Amino acid sequence: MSTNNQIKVDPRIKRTKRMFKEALISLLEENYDRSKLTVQSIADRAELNRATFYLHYRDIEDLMEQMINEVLDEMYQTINPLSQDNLSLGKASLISFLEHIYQHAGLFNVMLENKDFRKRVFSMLLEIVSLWREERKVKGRSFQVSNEIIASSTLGIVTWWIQEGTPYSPSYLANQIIKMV
Amino acid sequence: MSTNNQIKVDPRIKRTKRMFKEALISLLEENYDRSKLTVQSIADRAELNRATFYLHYRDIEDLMEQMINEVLDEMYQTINPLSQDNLSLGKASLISFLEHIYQHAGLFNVMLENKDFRKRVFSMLLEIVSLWREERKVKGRSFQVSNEIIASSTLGIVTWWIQEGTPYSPSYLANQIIKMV
DNA sequence: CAATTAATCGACAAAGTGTCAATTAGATAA
DNA sequence: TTATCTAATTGACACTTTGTCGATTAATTG
Repeated sequence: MSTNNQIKVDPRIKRTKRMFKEALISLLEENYDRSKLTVQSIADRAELNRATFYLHYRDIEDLMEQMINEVLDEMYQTINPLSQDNLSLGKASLISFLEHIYQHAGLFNVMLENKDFRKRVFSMLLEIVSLWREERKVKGRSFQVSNEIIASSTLGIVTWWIQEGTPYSPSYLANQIIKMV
Repeated sequence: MSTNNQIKVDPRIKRTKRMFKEALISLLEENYDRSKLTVQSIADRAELNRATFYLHYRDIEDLMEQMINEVLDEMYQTINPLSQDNLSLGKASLISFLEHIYQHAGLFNVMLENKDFRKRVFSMLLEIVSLWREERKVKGRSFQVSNEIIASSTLGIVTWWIQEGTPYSPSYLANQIIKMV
């Protein structure tokens, strides 16, 4: 699923791709006028040639997509419940999830505008919520509210939290979310 | 705040602007490739001349903005609690809000991708939630969870609901939301 | 060092943008 | 109905952006 499977990749390519990614992020983070977000502006910021961009990406969308895949792969490993052990797996996953976002708040604030990214974060949340509620055996109480509703409301909260500059700590927010369920 | 304040507006202008708006919506609703969404493609769909577009709008963003303003003005009137009377104002507003979205699901599904639109819908929800919780005097219980958290989670739920093709009825969803609080 | 391949550069056609003056056609009021 | 406004159309313009080339320079690896 990921790129970078053991095969050695030319350090020039690594560097170049990193430069383009950093360039795009920095432009997006400073609310760069979207209508002026051109391949040329990204190449300028990366201090690379415009033609080099097309050596690696089809267009700006493609660059964005690749970045999203990398970010999500990384996050998915972070919240992987196999890494945690005793205590509530669901809650632990939620806190890991929020902490990971907290560490990369700027990036996530930008990424969450992307519809595909939101969809995939939603899927992750759905997994976490299902896990947590299975443990709690809320199933016995016939699931008054569906997992989808919990997951989507959590995504709403996270979106707001990031946009407001992460006003609460990840663990406090996790508690607020859990309290709400 | 709105346009159209009593002054008679040339019917040709009304018609033309309506055509452009309908054209943009129809293109967006059929998931028209965003990178091919040009002024020309909108003018083609509207069966109007490209130059005519510039007679009314600065660019595509401007058209989008004007559409958002109209949709939000309309929605704001719909949920205006002054129009409702007895019973819980907050709950009535929430149901009106959801019903209005339900009636224009296709349009909202497209609009909710817009950051500015989301921000303004959030503000409306914050008003509704504040109103509802004031009535309930949840304040006495020291607001375990803030209004912002409720509003943002509601926005998350609504976004999911629309994206999934409004699987529940507005009143059922309103109950689920209220139950969660 | 030599072989390989990434990055740069200049150039190109194609498409999109925003604006314009001149013209056509529709709305409105006398 | 006719005369007057003014919206819409049309073709054209300079300009920007896109995506792709072949030729060249520079970095990596064995």
